[in-house]
Amino acid sequence: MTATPRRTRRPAQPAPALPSLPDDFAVRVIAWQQRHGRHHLPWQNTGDAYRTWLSEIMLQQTQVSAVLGYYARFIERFPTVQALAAAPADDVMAAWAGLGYYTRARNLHRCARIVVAEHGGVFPRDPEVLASLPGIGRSTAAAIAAFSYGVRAAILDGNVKRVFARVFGIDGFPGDKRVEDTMWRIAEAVLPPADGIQPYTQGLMDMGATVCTRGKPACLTGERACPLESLCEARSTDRVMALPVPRPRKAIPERAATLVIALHADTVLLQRRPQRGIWGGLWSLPLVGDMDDALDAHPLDADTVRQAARAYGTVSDVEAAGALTHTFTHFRLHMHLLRANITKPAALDDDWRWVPLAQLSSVGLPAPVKLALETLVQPSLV
DNA sequence: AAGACGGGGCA
DNA sequence: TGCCCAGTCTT
Repeated sequence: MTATPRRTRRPAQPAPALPSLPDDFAVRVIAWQQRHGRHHLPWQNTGDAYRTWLSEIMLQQTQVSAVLGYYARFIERFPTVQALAAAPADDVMAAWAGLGYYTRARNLHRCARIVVAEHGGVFPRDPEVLASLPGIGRSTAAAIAAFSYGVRAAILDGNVKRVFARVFGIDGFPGDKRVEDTMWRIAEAVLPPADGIQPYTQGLMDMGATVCTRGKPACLTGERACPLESLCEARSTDRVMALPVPRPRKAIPERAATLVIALHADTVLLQRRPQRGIWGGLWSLPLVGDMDDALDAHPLDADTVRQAARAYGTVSDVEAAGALTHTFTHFRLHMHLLRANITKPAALDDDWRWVPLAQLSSVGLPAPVKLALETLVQPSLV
């Protein structure tokens, strides 16, 4: 037969090549687990898929220490999947209260009812079937199948992603589809034979939680506790703290504004901001025009500013005085400043004040306005 | 004060 | 399909 294999569909982009993988990855994890892993968590080695499932759902967004008490109360209140399925939803929600992510509790209850109604009260052992149940995704399905039934299936939770990113030197945010796909392929490729799947899976989780931690990985604190250190790409290239690559910061909205430094003798003109909105009620340098989403609308030209400044008094000259950018929690403001020298101040209402430069520190100025005044008007104050 | 976290729901 | 969200805890 010489026919070339038919291909109905080609991947949009070729799958990236996997890094070369050590053949003893799983062996090291299992050996470490047996000596240093966690062996006495109440849901371990119960031989009860219900307990495994319950613990995995609780552990999805929650640390072991927080789960312990809830798990114990749940098992006492709902000892079997039948008991949970038969319970009123309110009872389940009440038992979950305080754990957070309450859709987990609703899905838990739905899942229990499906297992009882459609699977005879027995959790399926096929990870794909498990993953079709509410609240169980690919990683949780693998954990349940491995721990409950010894099924050879790969997990990929946040801890595992961190270990993989470091050991295999994977660049890119692990939440990115392509990066995650690569990690899934690695997870499948480094799996041990089925008889080691339980200590291996537990070991990966435990290493991520206790050795290869985000902030203080053992390899950098001088403990020689990590069994993967000698083959760790991040360790050998000194990128441990740089991996995994953090979620890309979503762009902060940016706005621009033109502010006037109106000077008369040794005083500067301030305007009280409206009570609502940015810098509400604080004194600010006067804005000409609005804060603007169109960044290139600023700075306004000198003639426009000169026109506006006529309200402040007789304008002798206007000149560019620099620019500053200030980042708030929710947006970034590009401030363009122009200096206007005023010879004869006009009468203004109480929302305006001519403030002696020497007294600026006693006025409630927004930090970026204060900075602008200090750096652009009186550098000596800085 | 901001980020981490697995799965579900929606554009 | 890919992106955003949730609720609490950690850093």
